Amino acid sequence: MLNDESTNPGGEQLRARIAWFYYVAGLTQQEISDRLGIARARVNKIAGQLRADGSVVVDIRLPLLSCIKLEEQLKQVFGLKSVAVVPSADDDEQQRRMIGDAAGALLDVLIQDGQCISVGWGRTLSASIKQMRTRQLKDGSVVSLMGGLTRGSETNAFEVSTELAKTLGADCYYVTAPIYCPSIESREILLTHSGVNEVMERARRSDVAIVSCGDLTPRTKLTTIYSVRERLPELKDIGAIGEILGTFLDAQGFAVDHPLNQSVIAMPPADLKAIPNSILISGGLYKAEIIRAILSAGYVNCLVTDEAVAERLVRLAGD
Amino acid sequence: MLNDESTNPGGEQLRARIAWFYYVAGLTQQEISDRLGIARARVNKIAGQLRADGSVVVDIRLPLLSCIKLEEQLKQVFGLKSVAVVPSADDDEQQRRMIGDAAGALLDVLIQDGQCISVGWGRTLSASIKQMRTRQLKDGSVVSLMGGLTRGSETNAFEVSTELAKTLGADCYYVTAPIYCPSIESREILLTHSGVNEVMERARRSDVAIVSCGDLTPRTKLTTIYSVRERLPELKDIGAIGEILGTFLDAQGFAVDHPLNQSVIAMPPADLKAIPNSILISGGLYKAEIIRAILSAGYVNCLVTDEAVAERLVRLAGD
DNA sequence: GTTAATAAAATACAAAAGTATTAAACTAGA
DNA sequence: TCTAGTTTAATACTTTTGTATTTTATTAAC
Repeated sequence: MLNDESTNPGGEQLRARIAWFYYVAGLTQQEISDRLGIARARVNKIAGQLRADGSVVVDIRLPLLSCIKLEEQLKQVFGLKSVAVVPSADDDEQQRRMIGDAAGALLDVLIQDGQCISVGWGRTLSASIKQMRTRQLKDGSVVSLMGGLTRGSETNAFEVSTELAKTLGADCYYVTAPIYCPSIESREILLTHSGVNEVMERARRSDVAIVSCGDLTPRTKLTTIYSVRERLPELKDIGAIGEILGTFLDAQGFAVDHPLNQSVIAMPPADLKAIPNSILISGGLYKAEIIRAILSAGYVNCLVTDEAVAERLVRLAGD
Repeated sequence: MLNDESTNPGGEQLRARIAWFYYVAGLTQQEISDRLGIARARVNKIAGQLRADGSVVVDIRLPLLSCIKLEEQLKQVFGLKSVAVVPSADDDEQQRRMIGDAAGALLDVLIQDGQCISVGWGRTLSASIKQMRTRQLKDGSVVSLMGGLTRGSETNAFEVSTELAKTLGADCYYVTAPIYCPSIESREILLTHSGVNEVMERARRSDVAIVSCGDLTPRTKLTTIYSVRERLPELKDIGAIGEILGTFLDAQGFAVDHPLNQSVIAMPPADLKAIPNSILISGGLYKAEIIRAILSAGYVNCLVTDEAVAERLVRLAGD
């Protein structure tokens, strides 16, 4: 019936129509496929994608008292400006979706016209950015906080920065370098050339920094890089418990003395302290340690995490 | 596990947790019932309610080109300030859900601190208000535009105003009278007494008016009232095609000369013209006629409707 | 024009959601 | 303490959803 205009243009109009019918009107997938004259399997696939890619966003308008309480406690204990706590899930991807949902909402209000937003990378940040509302930031810019992976993926530095810039309608500056250099010397060469230093300087002057962190288990993306994985035992030996911006930290939040930390191409964590709004977005109980280290060191002033982590952070704070 | 605190308090915390797990994390209802230690059927029921009562709101972030085009055309043709067009559905309830979704979003940005919001009633308005975000309006007030039904229902004047006032965190003023008086004389008595006049005067000075409209078929709530239903033939005979604020209009948008129009307790449609923002929220092709009449008369300056109606309005405008 | 590659439709089936019914637990009032 | 009324759990069953497989169009390159 409405096929000429609705099903064809780029598939985008079809997606929009399915979004309305399925998520707002509540039609069954069968009804939608009948009306639009396409296979039900296709409706099913698209309906799934819409949620995953952030085209359909859900907003929970019921406060969870236990989470609100933890938010207040964390603000107090670590002197944070803003904290969001979401329920815990035992599956990592589910957890990322919930944290991303809350982080997206937080960033929506935090980011203003004329600001420069610096951003790390990882699956959690990728999920958060997908939940943000698209807008046209006046004089906004996005700048990468760290080098990327050679091998492309959705969660790579370039993709995450690009996605964020697109969402905000802002220009994007990339750290065109690998996250770890093969040697300390090659790092020097890269920094002095190729404009990497200029971009890092720009990141240092950003208004909002969005970062995640990793522990030393294979659950963290960074540890899947070969050059990191093979040195995990060394790192653990000298007291490292995780990383932020590719820099490995000990339990007090200090960078450990290790070649990897000397060869990393990223803003040093300590420089985050100079940025007005620095948000750590990270959840999962196995990351509680490194999150605690980062908060103790005062690298960030905003936090988005899950209930179980928040509980442990509050409990350990008594020590 | 988390039962003490999460399942008990008023059921509200349980609802919040289900909302997160089901709509954000994407757990199955079985997984949620296991984790929370309650029956799956209960999770199923609550998950359904959450959508229906506006605790979980979905936001479609894909523009429908055909609808945007119609919005622009309608603005032009009828000189409207703001128009929202959503896809059409053949089921009335689905249609109301979609229109309510769009209307809620429009009202969210339109309503400001310090404003007085006047509101009619009906199923469409009820659905719209449920989609609005709850907030604490500074010095805001809500006032009813018309009398209610004796028999209570979710879509009655008192319920709709109350709900809106609660959502906005505002005071509420009711028109404590039936929508139609048994006689013209009793109307006079009611108006001069019982503060109804004062409330109507307040409505006249409101900043935003939210209204719906009805046609003369049984699909419209108003026509199910006995006193209206039995006089439908008369109304049709003298050219009435529908109503706004309980006042029956002809195709040009003028109030018809009929006892019902003399006994109605509501603000006259013409007074809407003096209100800075007046929003007509109504969809369904069978209402196209009356919507057209209202727009032609210039009673409102904002419109939320569906695609099929919008198309017809634009097409008929050529005549 | 033929062919490989891709996308969509058709089909079938297992998992999950929705719904009704009955049994059990709980609550408020006598 | 009992009883009527209400809420929740347990169960069974139907519809809808998610997914894999095969077949049929469509497209692009040769």
